[in-house]
Amino acid sequence: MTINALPKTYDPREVEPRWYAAWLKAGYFHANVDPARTPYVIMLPLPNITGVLHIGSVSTFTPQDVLIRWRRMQGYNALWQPGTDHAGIATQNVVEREIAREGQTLQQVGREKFLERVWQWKEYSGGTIDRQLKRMGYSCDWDRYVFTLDPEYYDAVLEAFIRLFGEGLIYRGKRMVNWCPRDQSAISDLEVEYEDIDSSLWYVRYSGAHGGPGVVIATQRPETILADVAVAVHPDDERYRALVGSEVIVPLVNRRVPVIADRRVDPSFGTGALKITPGHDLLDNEIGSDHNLPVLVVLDERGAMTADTGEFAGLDRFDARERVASSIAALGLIEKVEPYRTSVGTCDRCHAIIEPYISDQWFCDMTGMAARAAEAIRSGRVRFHHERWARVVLQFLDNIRPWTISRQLWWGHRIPVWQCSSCGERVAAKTAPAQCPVCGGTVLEQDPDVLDTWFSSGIWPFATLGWPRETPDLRYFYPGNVLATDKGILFLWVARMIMLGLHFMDDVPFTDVYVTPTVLNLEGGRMSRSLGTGLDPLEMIEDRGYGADALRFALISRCSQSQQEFRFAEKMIADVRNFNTKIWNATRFVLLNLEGFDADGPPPTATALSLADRWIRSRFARVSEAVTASLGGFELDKAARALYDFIWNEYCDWYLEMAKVDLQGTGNREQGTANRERGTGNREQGTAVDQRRTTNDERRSAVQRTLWYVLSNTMKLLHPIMPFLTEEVWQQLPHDGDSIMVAAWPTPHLEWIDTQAEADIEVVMDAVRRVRGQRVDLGISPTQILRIHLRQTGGGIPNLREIVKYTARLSRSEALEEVPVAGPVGRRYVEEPAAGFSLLTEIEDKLVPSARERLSRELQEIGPELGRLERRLADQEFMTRAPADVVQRERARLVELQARQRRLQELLAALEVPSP
RNA sequence: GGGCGAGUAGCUUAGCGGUAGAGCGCCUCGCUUACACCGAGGAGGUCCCAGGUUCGAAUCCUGGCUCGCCCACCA
Repeated sequence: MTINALPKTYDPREVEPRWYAAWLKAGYFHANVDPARTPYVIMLPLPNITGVLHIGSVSTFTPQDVLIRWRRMQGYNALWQPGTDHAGIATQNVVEREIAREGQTLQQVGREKFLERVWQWKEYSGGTIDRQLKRMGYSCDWDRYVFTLDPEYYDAVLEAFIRLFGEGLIYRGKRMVNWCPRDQSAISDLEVEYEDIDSSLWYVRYSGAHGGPGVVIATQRPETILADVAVAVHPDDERYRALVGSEVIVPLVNRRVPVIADRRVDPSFGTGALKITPGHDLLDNEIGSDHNLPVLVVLDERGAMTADTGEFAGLDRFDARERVASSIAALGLIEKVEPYRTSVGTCDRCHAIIEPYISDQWFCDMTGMAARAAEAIRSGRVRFHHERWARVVLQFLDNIRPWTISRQLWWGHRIPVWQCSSCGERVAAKTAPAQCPVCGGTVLEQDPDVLDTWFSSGIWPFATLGWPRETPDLRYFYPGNVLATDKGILFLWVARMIMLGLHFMDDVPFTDVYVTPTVLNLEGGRMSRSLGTGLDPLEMIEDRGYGADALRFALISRCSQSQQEFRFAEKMIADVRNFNTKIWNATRFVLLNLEGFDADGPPPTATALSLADRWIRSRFARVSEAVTASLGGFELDKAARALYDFIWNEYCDWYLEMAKVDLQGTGNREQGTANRERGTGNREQGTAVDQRRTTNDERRSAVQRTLWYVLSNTMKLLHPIMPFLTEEVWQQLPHDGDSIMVAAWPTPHLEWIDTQAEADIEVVMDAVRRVRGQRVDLGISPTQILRIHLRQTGGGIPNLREIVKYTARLSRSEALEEVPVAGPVGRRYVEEPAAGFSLLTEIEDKLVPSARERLSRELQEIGPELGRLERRLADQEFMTRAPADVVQRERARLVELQARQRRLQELLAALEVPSP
């Protein structure tokens, strides 16, 4: 092969866009119907067109790309469906603000012109999020890109509405809904976010209509007093029993209202008397309706006092609150005012305080669909990861309420209902009916409202595939496999997709819901762009130069399912950047040593493989199995950690170093000690007995093949998490095929697992660490070659030669002949034990004191552990109740430590003797 | 008011019934021909608290404490 010298440094900013373009060009992201292959489908949680890529979205999207890329390599026909959401309120707000800056109002601009403006805005800035998704390396099928207001998708939304309307599940009604006075639209229950605020509780006296003290009520909302129609008390409340049935006077308006009894009143709150305002409070509305009380309204759609409120007319609700309170105070009817902390509902889009408001809206009855969805979850047809989320969603489904689906906006799917201006009949149809089916009238007006954005995204899993048409795509790709998302939209989106999927497709839209943890900053707070506590993905990738791979890996390695959130900071991305550099340099090393290597040559014979080769192959077999299993179990963080440890600690720190030893031993010119040992083999080559001896070339080639194979296949395992670096590395190495993206996922070679080699290398690592530690303790320069002797302490160790060879090289020492018991006379030694043998380092006289120190310290450290073991093994309870293998292990450990203790004492004693 | 999750080394965390692990940070060495975005060695932990179960608990149970999130029509 040709050896390409790699650049010394890896620059993701150059590499990443280059490979993304190549993949796009090759069409690897695109999935076509192919009955011969099994589909694997993930729906990208559609970002808003108003959006820019946020760390939160990156943390839920990246796991999806990992899964998609992994399955694609496994041979699945992988489809990751992308698209964007028109985001009704959010988008309308953006353009509305723009228009306001120009000094115009919505009404002045008009519906048609306004929508034109929004489309213009969308064309101008809507592509940002897509470019950013591409920069992250996401392998979405861009050819299938869908926008929720695309004509076909629009049609599907209308179809869904019309069918539900036809089934009687969508209906219109005048109800109390959550009203956002700023957006001037209804919103659903799920779009209300509760916030704690500091408020006051006013105690107001309502005098008796026929004299008498009347009753004192407590309220947070004095401005609604003007709409009061009753005062309610609990029927069992002794304090008010006499008052029930009498009338009291509402202050300011001097309206006589009844005192009623109702069980829903909490006698322990405030004074136990509740003012009833059916026009402005949900509970009051229910109580009022049960008691046949009238509904009075004093606040309009903007949250301002209505025209008939006299001196208060036109005041904003919060100003009115103060003004009404002071007017009542002037009458001497305020008993007291208490500070009060309470929670208020706010709009999840604009955070204005929600007003309970009675208006005409469209609702969707979800009870039947929710029951089906709950059944699908309970029966395991939809599984949640972590499973605890299933309970959370079930609780929502089991307590489902009607869904307010109409919005008083212009930007969105206009409700396909037409009302006859003569008879008032409402007809659902995609286009204006020619005449009214009831009265034949020809003037029909379309409903002015649009649908909740979440209504359109609820049909995403099948509407993107061509529904309502019976397309091949729909038949082949539905149902999908995984839906990955943050817990924040479990109800708003996930539950609704399950409900609507079952309803329209008679099947669940996906089988697995993967709930990713939320990213927090180091203080444990939300990452928020506006608060400046966020982390901008693009800034990390480009400006800071870490690259998308580093960001991806950093997020994946922390997205453990055991937690609902995790803390994240730039430093963590920098650490992964270092990991990338490590891989890059390892690749450079491998390439430098691949000269003369033929990737198409025959696999190495068992005897050609060195101990280190067998070890790393064994470790690779384990890691590939572990990574595959982790990905299958949605434990992506475990896969990332396993690869990090394997690459850095095992492949780089140990295997590459040992490969240097093996390569040197097989070099053409020089032959190291290891080779001299083998030299006897060469001499015997001529004899018939030794046909299985391998040549230097064979052994060299085996090392090269191992270096190449393990690196190349580790890159495949890592590719789903870090697509760019792995592609770049893979392309530099000898390879089959055009891209690692479409390379076959490594099947674990379980037959490579070699417990003997693993045990042997453990011995090497332990011995090397001991000698290195000794060097530091004794103050011996790292460059000085130590002379160590070998003392066998156990039975014959099969691979002793190789073990010692690696140990000597990695600890920068020279392994000399075996010594009996305590070594030659006249020399001083520090001894480090290994399994079955020990290493004696020759030291000069001046090092004796520090040698004694090291040995005594170890002797001391052994003490407590020895005591613990002795006590334990003397404990009758432990000996009789603990399982045999535990007892066995403890006993072996005791024997080992006792031997070491004796030996340390001997060595210390020997060091007492002055040298001759 | 319910429910869920978390509290392990300075920081971020793994482990979740048998001798407390990692990365970063810190200290001491070191440019040994892949890598100083590195290598070697090291210090650093009443595993939130109190009970209990067990031969044995960071790990299981009970009760606290502290944080975070979700749900809920207490004016």
